[in-house]
Amino acid sequence: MRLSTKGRYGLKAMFDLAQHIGEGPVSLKNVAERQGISEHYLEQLISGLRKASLVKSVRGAQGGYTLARDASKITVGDIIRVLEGPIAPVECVAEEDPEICDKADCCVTRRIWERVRDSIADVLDSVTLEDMVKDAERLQRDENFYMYYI
Amino acid sequence: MRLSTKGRYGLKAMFDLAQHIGEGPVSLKNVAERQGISEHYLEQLISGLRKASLVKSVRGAQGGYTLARDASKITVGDIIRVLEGPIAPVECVAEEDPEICDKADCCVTRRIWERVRDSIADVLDSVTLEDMVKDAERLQRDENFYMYYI
DNA sequence: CAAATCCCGAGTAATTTAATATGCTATACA
DNA sequence: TGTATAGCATATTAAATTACTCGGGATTTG
Repeated sequence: MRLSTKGRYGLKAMFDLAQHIGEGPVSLKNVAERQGISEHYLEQLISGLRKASLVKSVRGAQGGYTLARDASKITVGDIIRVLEGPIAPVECVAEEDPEICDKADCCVTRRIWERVRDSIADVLDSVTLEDMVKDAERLQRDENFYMYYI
Repeated sequence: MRLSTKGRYGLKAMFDLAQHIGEGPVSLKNVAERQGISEHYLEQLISGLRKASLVKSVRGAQGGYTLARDASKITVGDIIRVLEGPIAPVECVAEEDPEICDKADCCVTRRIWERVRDSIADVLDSVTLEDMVKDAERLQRDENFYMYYI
């Protein structure tokens, strides 16, 4: 039940882009450095995100990536589904094209996996990149507050 | 974000044992046949469940396995944790011994994985083997009802 | 033109998964 | 008492996945 680095790194990268909205395209080099990720590997991940129209790219020197739409319109679920595939603890309850198993109608365990799938999706779909940026800003403020009074 | 066959098979096996309470020990051969699982592989999985005191074994001819306690006292979460390890979409939010990452205090993505972890755990911990058996009985009744009236 | 940067496909080492294989020990029952 | 049954333990393995790396091309800016 682990997320691979694809999902983790990809979300970090998208969060990084969201934090630098309005500064023009952000190069992968910068994202990779700030987030501590291999640049080449990140290239592969962002390629998927571009094809899924979550980011836009600008080629050439001073090029880079920007979010393809407002940070409030991109959820963590959008990103994870691109990088990790449809949310599903087991094949037979995949969000798209679930693999039909012979006991689909009477399989009791299946109903549990459906509930797990839905609860994961609920969380991931309820958080936007904008939420994350605001969260980070608040954390930053709290930390400064804390440091000031100690 | 997929469960391995360990968790899936293991839950099926435990459910099978729960369905045959009161019939004496159930052999792995029977469980494996009914659930369509390799017997040898199942042996490995149930070994973990025995060490975790979720099942009791009876050796020798006519031996087999029984649940170590009442079906109402064994949750899906108990079983999955034994077979798949602590519930955690990423290492740094594992239920036990989370791997400390350097940005633990300010990592924004971490908070999301914590919420995912908790929502998965809530579902898995809320379902007992007894619930599953009752669920299966109800499904069986509904199916008979349906067949009778068509 | 040169440097920066995106873009694309191949290759690869390490790990995990899902078994299989072999051989033992314990017990019931004839 | 012997034999079939069934749990217990360890090793091996083929396939898949993961997490990269590498090399080279296409584009744009200065």
